[in-house]
Amino acid sequence: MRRLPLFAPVDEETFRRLTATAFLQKFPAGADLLTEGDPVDFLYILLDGSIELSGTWNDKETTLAVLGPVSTFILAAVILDAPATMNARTIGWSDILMIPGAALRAAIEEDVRFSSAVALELSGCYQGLVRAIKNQKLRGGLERLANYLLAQQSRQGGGPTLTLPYEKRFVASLLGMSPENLSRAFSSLQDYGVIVDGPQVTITRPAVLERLAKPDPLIDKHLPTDAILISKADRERNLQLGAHRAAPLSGTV
Amino acid sequence: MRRLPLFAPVDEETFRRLTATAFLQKFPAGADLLTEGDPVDFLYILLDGSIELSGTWNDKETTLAVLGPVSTFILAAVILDAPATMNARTIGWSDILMIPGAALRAAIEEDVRFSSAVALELSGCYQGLVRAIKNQKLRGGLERLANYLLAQQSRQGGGPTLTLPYEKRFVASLLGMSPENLSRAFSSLQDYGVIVDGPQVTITRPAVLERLAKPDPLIDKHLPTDAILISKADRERNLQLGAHRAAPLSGTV
DNA sequence: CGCTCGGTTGACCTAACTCAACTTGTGTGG
DNA sequence: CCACACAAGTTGAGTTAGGTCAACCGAGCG
Repeated sequence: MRRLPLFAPVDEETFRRLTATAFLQKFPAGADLLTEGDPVDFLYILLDGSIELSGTWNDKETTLAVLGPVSTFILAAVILDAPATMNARTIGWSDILMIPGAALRAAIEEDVRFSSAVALELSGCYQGLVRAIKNQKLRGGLERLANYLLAQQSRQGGGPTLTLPYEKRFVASLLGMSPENLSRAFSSLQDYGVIVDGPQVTITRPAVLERLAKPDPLIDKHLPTDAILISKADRERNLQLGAHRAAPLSGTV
Repeated sequence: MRRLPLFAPVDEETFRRLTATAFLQKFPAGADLLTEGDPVDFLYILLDGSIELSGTWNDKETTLAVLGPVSTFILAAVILDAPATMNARTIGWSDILMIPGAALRAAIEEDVRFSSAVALELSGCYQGLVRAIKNQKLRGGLERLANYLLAQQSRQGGGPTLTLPYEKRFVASLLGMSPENLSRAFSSLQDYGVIVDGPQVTITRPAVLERLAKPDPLIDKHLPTDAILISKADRERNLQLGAHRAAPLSGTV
């Protein structure tokens, strides 16, 4: 925990106060961590697993981001002590560190080192959102997918073949398209030397794919943690999550 | 300046240091304040006028936000000392306060009161972006316009008739649609009791319009400064801005 | 007087969503 | 061990929101 950039520079004293009330919890896949409009009592830090942030209005839902370890989320809402502006749900089993909001806000007002670390972290989140919006609005679906594949490739060591980190439907959500559309996009990419076999994707002609993708450092910035991307298409959601909702949240310190 | 929430709580000492190197400048309409990828040397604070933030990729441009007074912008980039992720251009004559980035970063590291004010400000910007994305992705053009009109109405005192603060094309950009589309949207709104006469818009049946708009506090939060919205449609931009580019920047202290 | 620019209107086009059918792989109960 | 059920993914056909292009109008201005 001390190794997180958010806490690394912090005073020993405030660190102790923050951790005193913090705890670690494991969540199963599909657990709803919070819902729009809820008061936000904790800052969440995703240590392992992945989580999806979404927004809803008028029975439609859209994915705002999919996070991987290590990421903080809803920092802004905690600082403002405002209701959550998004829903958070685990995608796979996730280890999450939870820090009470009151302690966090107190620490911000007392320790310069902490509050400037928070400012840096927030700035990073902000820039991530901006990148996500640009990715979403300036590129078409094919281009988004191409860039995503290139990003995954470099993150997984640069070899010609990569493994999709989630099920395809989550990738679709992440890229702002319907699963059907993702499927079609993949088959369109055959023309650019992309071969898909289940979750394995191999890029046979990187140069060609890159000419399509036109990656841009201002959009595809080397992601410090994991993809903080935008998107997903409007979709009616029938809230048939009963099974998941009821899933017991096995807690641990 | 002391009355800005960002500086109100700050130490007299750091306030002096910040203002020592700061200056105020007037810009004409259409002035490019900064361009994507530029190093960011100043924090900008818009005191009067309005400015448009946009992003580009592959010769397409999209409006990310339109700000009114009083708003800070590119705070995140200044804090990270990173290249700008968006373009900024004045829409009308604008008074802008500029604070050197180095001084600002120094102040953050030294004065808790300032760095926690920065954290609050950044959180607000972040939430604004999130709202903008939800507005953009979950609502259709008609709904966005309807909500925009209602928001303007309440900001202008609640009377049945309101005045559009910018030319319609900027409103279109702000709402993420082409000017043509905005025009059509306005005429569709006739069915909901909206009468348009140049920049004057009167809402004859608020209840009807509201049933269409379904305003939501999580999206249409009472904006502290001015609209921080998203959008604009992809558009080829032929960079025929010569006239504006060349416009002299009449500087003043 | 005629230019330009913002706005409007109409015809057309395209990306992306929806719905529905079909395939395949995986796990469960008989 | 097999049959069935279910979920993910794919494929195809139809729909739609929204953008593009082009023509047109009216106001301001040299």
